[in-house]
Amino acid sequence: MMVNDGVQPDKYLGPTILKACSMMERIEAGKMVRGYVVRKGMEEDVFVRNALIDMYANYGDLGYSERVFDTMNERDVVSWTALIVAYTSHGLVDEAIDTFSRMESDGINADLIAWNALVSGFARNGEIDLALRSLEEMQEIGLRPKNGGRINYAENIFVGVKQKSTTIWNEMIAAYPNEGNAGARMELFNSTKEAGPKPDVITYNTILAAYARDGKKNEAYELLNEMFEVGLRPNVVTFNILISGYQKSGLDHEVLKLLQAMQSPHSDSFVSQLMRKLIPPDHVTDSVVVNGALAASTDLGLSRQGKELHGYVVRNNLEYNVYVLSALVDMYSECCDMDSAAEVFWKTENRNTVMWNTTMAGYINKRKPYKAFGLFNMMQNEGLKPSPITFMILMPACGEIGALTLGKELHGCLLKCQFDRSSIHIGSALIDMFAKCGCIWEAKQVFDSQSVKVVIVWNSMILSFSAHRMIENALDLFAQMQMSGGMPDGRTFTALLSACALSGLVEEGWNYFSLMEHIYDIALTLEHYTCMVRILGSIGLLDEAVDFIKKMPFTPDACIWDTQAARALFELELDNASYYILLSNIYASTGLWDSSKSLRSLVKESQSTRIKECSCISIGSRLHSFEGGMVSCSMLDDIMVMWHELADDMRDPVYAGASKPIRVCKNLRMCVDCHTSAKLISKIVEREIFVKDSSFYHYMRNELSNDFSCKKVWFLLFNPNDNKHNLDNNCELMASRTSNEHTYDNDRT
DNA sequence: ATAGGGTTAG
Repeated sequence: MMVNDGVQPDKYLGPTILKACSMMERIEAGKMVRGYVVRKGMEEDVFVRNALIDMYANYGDLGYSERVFDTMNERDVVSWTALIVAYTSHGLVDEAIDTFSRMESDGINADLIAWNALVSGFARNGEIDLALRSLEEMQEIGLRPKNGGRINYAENIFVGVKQKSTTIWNEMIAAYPNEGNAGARMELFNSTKEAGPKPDVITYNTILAAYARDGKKNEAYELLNEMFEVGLRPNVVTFNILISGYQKSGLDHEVLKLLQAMQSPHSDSFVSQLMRKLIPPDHVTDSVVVNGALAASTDLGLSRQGKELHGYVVRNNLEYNVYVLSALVDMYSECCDMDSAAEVFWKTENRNTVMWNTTMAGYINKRKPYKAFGLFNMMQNEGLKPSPITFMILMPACGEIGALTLGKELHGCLLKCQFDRSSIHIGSALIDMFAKCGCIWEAKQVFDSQSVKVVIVWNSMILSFSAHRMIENALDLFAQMQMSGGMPDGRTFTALLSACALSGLVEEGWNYFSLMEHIYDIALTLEHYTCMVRILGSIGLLDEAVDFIKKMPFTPDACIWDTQAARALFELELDNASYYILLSNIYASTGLWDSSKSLRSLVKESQSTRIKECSCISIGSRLHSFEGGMVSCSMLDDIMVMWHELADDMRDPVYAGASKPIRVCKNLRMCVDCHTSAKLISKIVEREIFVKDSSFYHYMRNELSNDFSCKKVWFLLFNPNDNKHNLDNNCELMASRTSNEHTYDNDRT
């Protein structure tokens, strides 16, 4: 037959055929091959021996397997594994364990296949405990198969188990991770049904959990029906699974529906019927329901609902659950009720770091950063350690208000904390913070110190250079990014294109635009198109800009068209104060005084502090904050006196006094008047003044200003006639004065 | 014990 002396086989042939024979259960053919191997003097070959062990084991002659193994001169890991398989396939678990440990003491390390043989051997013999323990041991020594390996092992075990009990079945279903595996769980459920085991409540709950977390509520309710049909009744866990799953997948309305059903069990909805069949809620339910419902009402901005839930918390003794309380603080601060949030916070006895974080984030979002920093100090005094998230909350706030001293302190604190695997966003937050505080080179230092530069780190640095009008540095950095193999994303190009717009770099702009489209295959967004329009506009190519706009696959917005678009933007971003001012100016400039006035009062009277204009001034480590229209301030009198003195001095240049720099941060653009005043003041008092406005950084150092003039032709796209304030300049501070979106600092002293 | 909980930032 196939054994023919005329052909010269290599050393792999024998074992390969042996293996094939054993698989084909052709022991007779196998014996013939063995005779051939002996004749060829290949009997001592390790490969051959290993195959022989396997062959004999498969056909019942375990003694032969052992003899082949024992008489080997050298054994490799495959030999040992073959013997382990031989034992486990004969139900000799103890011998398999013994062989495994002999192998290790022989100095041979078990590889994945060896472990696999042991684990599935255990499983096949019903030794599930041993199998699972071995799996754990594998994990401990760091043996972990790549992608989905764990499931493979579970499947291995599951297939090996001859009599599938409901428990094993449930375990196997649960072995598929919760998220995104509803299909896999369902498939296993269906394919194992016929094999004998009866599904129980746990089987159904496990699959329901996957459906709920994937937001597949129709499938979930269908399965719930099936559960009833086979005579099973959902329990309280079923309910908890649904609520928490829906919450996680963002089905807020479904969460609230379940909540209402729970509170009014007499309604006829499907969910209410379900509830009536459940046992009463337990402590987990309370927590799940309250947290889920709180998160839902926070998302939907339902403050009344939130207050009712607070009542529920009090009535049901949940005031000692720090998770629930944090969710309450979050809910109140999202609903603009920081007083209630603070009340909950201070009433809490065992505040943890997360609770402090939540409250600090609340103050920062409500533009009371100094309150947040106060809390940060108290938190440390109470001996609580900040978490990486603490820094993610406070760092951007430092940048926002230009609090450099605080930012540096935070940086030091961060280094002391030595988080081993802190958030990948921290590096970029640090860069942002330093840049926004005017320290571009410290930002660069942080950038350089990042051992692994993820795309957001590159983006932060490029954007920082661009905001400092260091366009060349920004574009250079991108070149470095390309050279080091970094992958840019859409934001990288937004940063680059807006840098080009600042310097009127049309050619470079087009280059980046096509690079993004054709090389990096990045989806073009309205933002990218807007940047291109600004680039074209920046050197007066208005016809080209209009052509470009017409070809865009987007509806043009305010950055592109003037008044019309301003309104569109205004509708999109209700919280952005700049748009209110811009729109108000546009109304005013076109004679629509009523519209302008009503919009202005909207800004002033708005309940939302977000659209108030505000400034923070930090001198040394002290921080003062001012809001537009503010009339009570402990230092206001002093400030006004100073202001009048300065106003005089500006006309009479006799200067005196100097010390630390003054840093001013505005949430609106700085206007020409403010800019000039600030510059003069800097001269008069001989102090460096740094102003950060909503878009740029301005350094006033005595006579030097590094604000680069920029040919702002594109303001023609807005309103060429108007270059003055249209709002009252009734603010207390120069820095708080309202600015006009289309006035520019095109001056260089 | 094989199924169910959690807050903060991005």
